[in-house]
Amino acid sequence: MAGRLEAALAGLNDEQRAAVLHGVGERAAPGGPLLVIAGAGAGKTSTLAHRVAHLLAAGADPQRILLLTFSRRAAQELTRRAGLVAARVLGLAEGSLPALPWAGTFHGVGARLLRDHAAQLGLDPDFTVHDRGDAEDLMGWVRHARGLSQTARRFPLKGTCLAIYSRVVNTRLPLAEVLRQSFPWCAEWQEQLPALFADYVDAKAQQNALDFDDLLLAWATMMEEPGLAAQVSARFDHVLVDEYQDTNRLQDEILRRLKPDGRGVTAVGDDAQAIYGFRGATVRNILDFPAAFDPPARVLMLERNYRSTPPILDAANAVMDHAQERHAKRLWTDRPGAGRPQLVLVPDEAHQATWVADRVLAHREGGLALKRQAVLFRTASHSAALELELVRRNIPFVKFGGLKFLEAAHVKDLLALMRFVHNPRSRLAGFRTVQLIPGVGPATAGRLMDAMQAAADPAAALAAFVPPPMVREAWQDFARAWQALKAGSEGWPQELATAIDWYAPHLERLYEAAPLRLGDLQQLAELARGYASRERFLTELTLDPPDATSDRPGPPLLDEDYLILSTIHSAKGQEWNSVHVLNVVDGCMPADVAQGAHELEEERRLLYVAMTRAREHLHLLVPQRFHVTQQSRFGDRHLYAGRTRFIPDADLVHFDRVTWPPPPPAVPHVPAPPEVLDLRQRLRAAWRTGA
DNA sequence: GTGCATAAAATTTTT
DNA sequence: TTTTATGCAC
Repeated sequence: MAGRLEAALAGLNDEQRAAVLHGVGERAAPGGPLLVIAGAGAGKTSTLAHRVAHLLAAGADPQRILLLTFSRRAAQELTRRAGLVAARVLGLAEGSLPALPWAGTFHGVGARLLRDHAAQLGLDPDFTVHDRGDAEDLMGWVRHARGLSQTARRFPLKGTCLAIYSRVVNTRLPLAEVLRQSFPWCAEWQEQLPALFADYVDAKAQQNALDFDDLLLAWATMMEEPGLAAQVSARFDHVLVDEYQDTNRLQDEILRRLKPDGRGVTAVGDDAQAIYGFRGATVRNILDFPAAFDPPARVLMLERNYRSTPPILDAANAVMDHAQERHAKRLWTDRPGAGRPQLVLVPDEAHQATWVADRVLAHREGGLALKRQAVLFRTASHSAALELELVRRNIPFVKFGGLKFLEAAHVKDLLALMRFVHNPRSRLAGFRTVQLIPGVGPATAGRLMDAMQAAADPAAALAAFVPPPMVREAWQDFARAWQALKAGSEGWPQELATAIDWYAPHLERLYEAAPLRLGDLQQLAELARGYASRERFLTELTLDPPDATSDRPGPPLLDEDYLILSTIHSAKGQEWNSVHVLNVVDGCMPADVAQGAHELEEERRLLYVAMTRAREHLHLLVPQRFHVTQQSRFGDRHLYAGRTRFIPDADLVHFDRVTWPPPPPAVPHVPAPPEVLDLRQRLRAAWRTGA
């Protein structure tokens, strides 16, 4: 086996190899803490995968390896690659890849641990997880119940309230500090907010629901209790955390309490790629990691880049050279490749779309599959013009990030019905569902939910409910459908069709573009086939919502070629041969909403992340007239913005500058021919009638 | 009590 | 442009 291990490690450089081999003792006994600072494209995923494989090969129990990643997608990729290496090292067939049951996001793992230990925590293990939409609705509910929707001066909206609450939880800062730092326009409500949040917490408890933040908060709280903490800690020998720069205080606390002495802990990240500050993540976690343990963690730096050509790396490094605070490191590469990245000046977004589509097709003519090209942007809505152009030219694409699929009203309606059936005490779901019936408003819905909450048998309470006479017929339709779904005789996922049958007429009555929306529901039904049961569907859809849309209906056609469109945030950890970055202008990168010093630094890192996704071709687009789209401001303004401030004049040497369309050649002056018509006289004559 | 019309306000990125 | 609160007619 030693030979096979050597073979597997042969492709790694010294630092990577050191990271793989660090502190793996006899029978994979865990060693001291390790921090790997891995620059963009430095083979981070590969190193992590090899380390996991090495642990497995050394005899570590896969059940006792906790692998915390940033997204489900990252967990799957890492598991897959670790499995491949491990199979090679262990000399196993590919079919018998060791599974890693504890690979997932902090939130996903938290949910599992909380269900496992629910009894000890006084939780019902069937708790439902509220996604952001649900959480906002519940916040809106308690906000209204407190009379805060009728204050003389307008109280912050439910979404803002939730954002404040979430930030307090995730950063573990006092409310006053959070308001001062991040929500200065809400500072006047500092008195009222704590009571609102207390109500919100109570409401969640009553409905046996946890929101995203609770998954972390409850986990961290569980780890404050020594007995429980010992039990949870004892489950794992090795804890590996990816993208550590994007963890927040709460996640850091969880990790520390899981392994106070740091034994068996590996953290991997890159402070230069920290882009989740808005979610409470703090770079301090990674900067302070080594000194948090005694003895301090070993630090390894992966600075050799295997991804990008030297000119691309030079340009990206130049952007980061202006950063305020960072681990000193500079990426280098000995990859061949010469072309400098392009800085493309176009008049407006329409030309930007045309140019990108042209280039994408040109690259494909040159043999570069669409899948190996990506278009990145700061905000999901920024790709709208390009999407139109791509559809017009029949270029297939898949878009990642900014997906509002689960937030669309009609999807929420249908999911509310399913959730209401599954958990009749969910006031949130029931309240929404029954108000779909014409003639049923908040009062009737409230009366029903009160009755069901009080009843021993909620289903019977629903059957016995007497609606206002006006709505009897529609009510009976609803009750029939509800009972049929509750009985579950059709099984999963067929029952979703029943739900859609009941809902479709309401959809047509309530919304425009009904066929389009109905199409979404069919897509949801298609998605549902991938889940084993209604319960799994509802839970996992919340924790792992679909993250991509394609331009054509139906599930993404995986064997077909398509262009990748992605927000920069969703592009994290990925790479493409050719990358276009849209709207590299001030007001967009940095976004005009990002004003504070910290925010500006994060925007800079965002541009860095975007640029370092490129292997060979990088194009930054600078439209001179930039249309401000809906989300950020009301109205239909556009602004004339310059190139991003992150690329000052001095750094232009790193780019090829292109202006498109090329400025028209100067028109030579042609001397005017002699006068053939007395225009003024003719125009005057028109008014000179007989008189 | 419900539902529609009107007016005012609204901050990007995601688990 | 979209969401949210309020006023008014059934």
